[in-house]
Amino acid sequence: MDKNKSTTEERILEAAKKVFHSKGFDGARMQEIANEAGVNKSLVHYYYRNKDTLFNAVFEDAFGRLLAKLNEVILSDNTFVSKIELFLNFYITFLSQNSYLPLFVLNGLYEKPEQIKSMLAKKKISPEKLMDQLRNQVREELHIDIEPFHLLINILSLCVFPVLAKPLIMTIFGYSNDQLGQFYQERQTTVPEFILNALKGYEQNHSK
Amino acid sequence: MDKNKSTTEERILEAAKKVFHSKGFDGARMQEIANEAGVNKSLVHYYYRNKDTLFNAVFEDAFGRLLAKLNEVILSDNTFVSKIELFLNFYITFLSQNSYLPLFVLNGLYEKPEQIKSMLAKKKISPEKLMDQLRNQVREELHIDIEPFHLLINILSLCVFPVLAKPLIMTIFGYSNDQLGQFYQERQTTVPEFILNALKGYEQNHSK
DNA sequence: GTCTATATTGTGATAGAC
DNA sequence: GTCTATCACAATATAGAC
Repeated sequence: MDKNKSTTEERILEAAKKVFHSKGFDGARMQEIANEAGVNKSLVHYYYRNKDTLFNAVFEDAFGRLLAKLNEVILSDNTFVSKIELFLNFYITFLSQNSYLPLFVLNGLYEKPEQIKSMLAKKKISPEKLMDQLRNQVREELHIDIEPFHLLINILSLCVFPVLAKPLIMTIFGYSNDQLGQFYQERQTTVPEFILNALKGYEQNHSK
Repeated sequence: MDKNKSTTEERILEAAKKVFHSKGFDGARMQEIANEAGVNKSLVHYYYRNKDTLFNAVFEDAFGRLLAKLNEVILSDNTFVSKIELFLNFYITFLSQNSYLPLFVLNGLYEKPEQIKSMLAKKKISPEKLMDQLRNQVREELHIDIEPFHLLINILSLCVFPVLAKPLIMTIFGYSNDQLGQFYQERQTTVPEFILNALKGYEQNHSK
């Protein structure tokens, strides 16, 4: 499909993304990837020596995107609340399209924890720097001294989990696609408010 | 292993849990399950006709446990904060042991969304009832009128995601097993506080 | 109920012509 | 670079003896 667009190597990688994202490493078939790319199966081996190599390329692309976005947003010069909104917006719009991606990455992190370190180095991302930035910003804007790690995990939880749990939400609560979209839309305002209120309450309890 | 304890059928199911939980449906091998149970491979087929049937039994067990716990906690007669603490405690202690379980269930929900409805019926769980209970309790204890669905998802997010993201936390932030344990321990107090503060702030913004 | 043997199909990977 | 043909093995599943 789209045999003319871009190089063969690129088309194979795109096809591999599609298949690996939805089926995982064990569920994916080299034949299916070849079909999806519209090329012969041997060509997949020609460009990417074996299944492992191809999978690693796909995983690095996916994990790299998410890492880069997190890094970019936190290090930008927006306000604290704007950053949460930006991150939410990214997750809700981008990942609603690529809805298999977060679960794919999570699975990959369990299977290939070694790759995490090398990705951080390759993308020049420093977790410590992110935490410092978060701590300083909360101190300056909200005048609160917090442990940034819990806050970061809380933000990630509130942004990522509802996307991960999409099938749960749809089935248990009987949501249609439209209702789910509206729910995600509502979260664009409720989540920043939720986090900000939690922080302000923290201030009142600990500041005296 | 433990060839004497319990029936053969039970030992096969236990072995299947162990293998499916960590490797998923596609990654699991019937041979490995047989080895783990200490029985001949044919016996696995004798008791559970095929791989699908065996997987469904394992998935229903896992998903059923999580659903039952959520239902039990929310419908209990504890205070709102106690319920959050109970749920956190369950996730942190139980799932730190069975650390593959939440991701296993999440994957299963993507692959077999049909099973969700039948599990709810079988366990006699009503999502609507849970929501009503949550709404009423927050109104009575905190005097706040909220949309319970967002709150429920927020609670689930803050409890479940940090367990799911275990490898991410350990690798990115270089946590040891001990440090991770301490982090989870801290969340037993920080998360209920976080949620309560968020709700109180909501009250101040919307109650006038 | 439990075992051995085997049928059957699927799958990653390579050799070699063009 | 791209194709055909094929190897080598792995995996689910079943038949049938005991």
